[in-house]
Amino acid sequence: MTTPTRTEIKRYRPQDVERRWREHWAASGLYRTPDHVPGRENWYALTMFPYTSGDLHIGHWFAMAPSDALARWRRMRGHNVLFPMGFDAFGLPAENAAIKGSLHPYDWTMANIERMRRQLQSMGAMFDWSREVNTSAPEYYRWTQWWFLQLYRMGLAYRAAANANWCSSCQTVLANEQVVDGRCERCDTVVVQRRMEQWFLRTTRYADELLQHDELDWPEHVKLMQRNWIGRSEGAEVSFALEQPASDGTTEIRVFTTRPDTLFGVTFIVLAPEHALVDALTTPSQRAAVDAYVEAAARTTEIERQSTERAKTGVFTGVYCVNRLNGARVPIWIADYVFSTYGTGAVMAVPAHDQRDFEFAQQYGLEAPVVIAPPDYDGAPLAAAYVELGTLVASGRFDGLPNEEAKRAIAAHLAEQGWGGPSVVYRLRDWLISRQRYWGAPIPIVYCEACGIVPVPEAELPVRLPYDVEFLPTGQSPLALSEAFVQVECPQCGAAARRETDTMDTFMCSSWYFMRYPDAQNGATAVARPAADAWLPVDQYTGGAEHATMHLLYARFFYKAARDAGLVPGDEPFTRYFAQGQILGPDGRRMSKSRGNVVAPDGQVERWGADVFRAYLMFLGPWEQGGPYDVDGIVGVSRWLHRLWSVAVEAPAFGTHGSGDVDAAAARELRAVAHRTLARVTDDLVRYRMNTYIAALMELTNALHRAREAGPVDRGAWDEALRLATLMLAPACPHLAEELWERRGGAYSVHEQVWPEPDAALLERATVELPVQVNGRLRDRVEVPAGVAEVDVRALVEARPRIAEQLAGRRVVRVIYVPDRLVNFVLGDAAS
RNA sequence: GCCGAAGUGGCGGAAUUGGCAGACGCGACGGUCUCAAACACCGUUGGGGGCAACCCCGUGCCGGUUCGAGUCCGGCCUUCGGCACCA
Repeated sequence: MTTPTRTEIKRYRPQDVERRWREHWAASGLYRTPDHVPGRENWYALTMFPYTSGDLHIGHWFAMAPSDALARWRRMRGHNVLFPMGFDAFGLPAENAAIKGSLHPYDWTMANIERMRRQLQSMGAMFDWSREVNTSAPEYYRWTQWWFLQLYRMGLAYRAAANANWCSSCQTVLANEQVVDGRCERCDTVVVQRRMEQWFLRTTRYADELLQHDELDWPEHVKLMQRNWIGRSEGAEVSFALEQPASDGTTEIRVFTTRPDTLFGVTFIVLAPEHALVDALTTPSQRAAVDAYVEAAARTTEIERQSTERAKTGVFTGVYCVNRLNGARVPIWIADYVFSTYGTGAVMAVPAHDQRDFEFAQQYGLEAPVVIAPPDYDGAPLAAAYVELGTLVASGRFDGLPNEEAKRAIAAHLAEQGWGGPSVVYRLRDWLISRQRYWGAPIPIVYCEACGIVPVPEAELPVRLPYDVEFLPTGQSPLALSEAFVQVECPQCGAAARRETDTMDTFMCSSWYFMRYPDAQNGATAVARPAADAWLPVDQYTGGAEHATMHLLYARFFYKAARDAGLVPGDEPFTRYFAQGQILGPDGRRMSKSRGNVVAPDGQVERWGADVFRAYLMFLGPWEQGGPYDVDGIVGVSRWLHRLWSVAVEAPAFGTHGSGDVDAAAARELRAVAHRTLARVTDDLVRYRMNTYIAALMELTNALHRAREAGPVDRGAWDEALRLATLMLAPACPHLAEELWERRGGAYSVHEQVWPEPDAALLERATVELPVQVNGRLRDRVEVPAGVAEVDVRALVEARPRIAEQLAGRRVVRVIYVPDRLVNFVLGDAAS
């Protein structure tokens, strides 16, 4: 195929322009980002890397193209901008594809990466491909394993037996964050609980710090989601003395409550069926009932268990404890409305002041004494729990205290007596990272009969994934079936030992990838401190808010651990974060193959060109909002760029200075339009308003077009306006801007030019069109000098026939004059 | 149930601090070029009334504040998102 030389191109042919410049950019290394450039500050712009599922989705374009525009704009503003790209390449889909037949996960993934890299390159983004990462490459996962070992050493990784969320379809356990409404986030299968030995990361250690968002320039709703997810509750821990020690010697039950003020209203204690003491407490006469209940609870799915509609059930253990505050004898029950994983797994029940306890008490005929008096309380039994504010009654020495005050007073009293005290608990659970699957980074641990849990020495990393394994969904990792993988010498004593066969959750890989880009090629460490100091933390992160309580939380946890290990600067990984919306199918529903509403980016690029497609995605609407992809609308953007091409390439008739055929005012106005656009656009980019950025450029193009059609144009003004238009276009449509820049004699590359400053003098308007209102209704418009005084405006306006007619015979009560904005005559009744 | 965000033409959307509602674009309608067409070009386009100049109505609903409300306040309705037997 022959490429036409550029003088032959009369018409805008995006495909030719784009191919030519992509090749040129690559050849000239325009997007290579050194760690330091004298005189330029570093700026780390990052958009979430894609999962290697096979094809670049339109959603990827929607996320990445505007991010690229912003990165380019930062570059023009004088920063040395790092804008890297890579692949999130481990994970279940690769393995599921292998199980279905055909390809090995490695081959499947590598083929996808090849395809997606090509698709990404068609975007014309300023990615520095020399820093590409692939999380499934040994050169990368070696360091994921290394991170695991650092966390282990810091006491942030531990192994424990626990009830884990098991997806029978994916044949693996899932983290809490990956269970949505009791179902597997990935395949919608109902999750069941399985008790297993698993590896956890101690995210809860940083719970309080993770709640600290004050320094972060993030969307409020994302911060809120994280706050809700972490779920900090303040209250008190209270110890209840067992009447008789349990069979294991335990003498107390500890509960967590947010309502220590209701402690005098406790009429029973409830343990979760899974509570460690249940077995040791239960009396022989209640044993059969309790065992049956515990067993039934174990069979209940989380969905059933968490349903609030279900009637409350429970069983008495046969045992009592004592409320130390008032000596009351309190029966201990078990019930599945109490969760073993929250607080102490036991609650003190106050039926009068907690709706759940109230329902339970009604069910089993338990007392509900009122200890916080509702207003005008007559002593009659309550119809529902009273949970509002009130004053304490029947609470001994605390009677008469407002209940909020009583919370503190009783908690303090408990602490004094050694019966408990103030306490804080979190909804957040530690992060379960074990996966019983093949396509992930092996957990670098060896189990030795003699030495126990032994970390693999760093020098022996990576623990490589063997290629030849059986992909049978057996419920244990395929690695367990590979004797060659499992059998190993203990690194400590040399005896025969076994490797851990589970792999890590892929969110491990993505929790630190942004730390790798600064030092992507380093074979000696994950990220060297100088590289980390050069780039971290990320200045601008963009990506979907669906990651609010997963990736974005995990990455923050990781970064804090990295900080504590002295590896990275600062406390937070992402200084600024912007959450773009989700792009939907033309029918307004989520794009999916099964719905048949998928719009392939490749097709759009082929038909319209990458620049048109990029600009259209930005133009669609507010970036944070997303919305349906309207296949027909893109033609408007295409028309715009063709028109801009025409305006830039086909010069107008130029007038000569002083000959009178060029109007000085028109020349000034053309320049002013360009500078006003520049001011608007700069503000739009600061505020991520990509849609109005594009709209402003369209308006400028229309103004240029009108000026050209209107007759002779001042050459200086024309050139200046067009120069600004090209520079402003560069972030959004990098190929076309480069082409127009070159055609108009600009030095390579437009992307290395400085973003211009608007000329303040041109932003001032000599005259303004002032709306004239009478009683708040628009009646006229009048052209006045900017900033003109009120008296002059009045004189001018009152002389206008339309206004004079309105004012005739009526009294002007007031005149509101907002300079350059509006004038409003407020009339009273008819004047005499 | 609790928390959060959003409701503007046929459609996507725009509108500093309260100050010309509907920028920009799609679609539609009319026209030009063309044998024909559009990924071309020009024009019209919130609704209603009027020959016209113009007038009235209009930003989810009801009320309020104000000279003036898409924007502020109170009360609802709808949609979307998060959390939810979390003590």
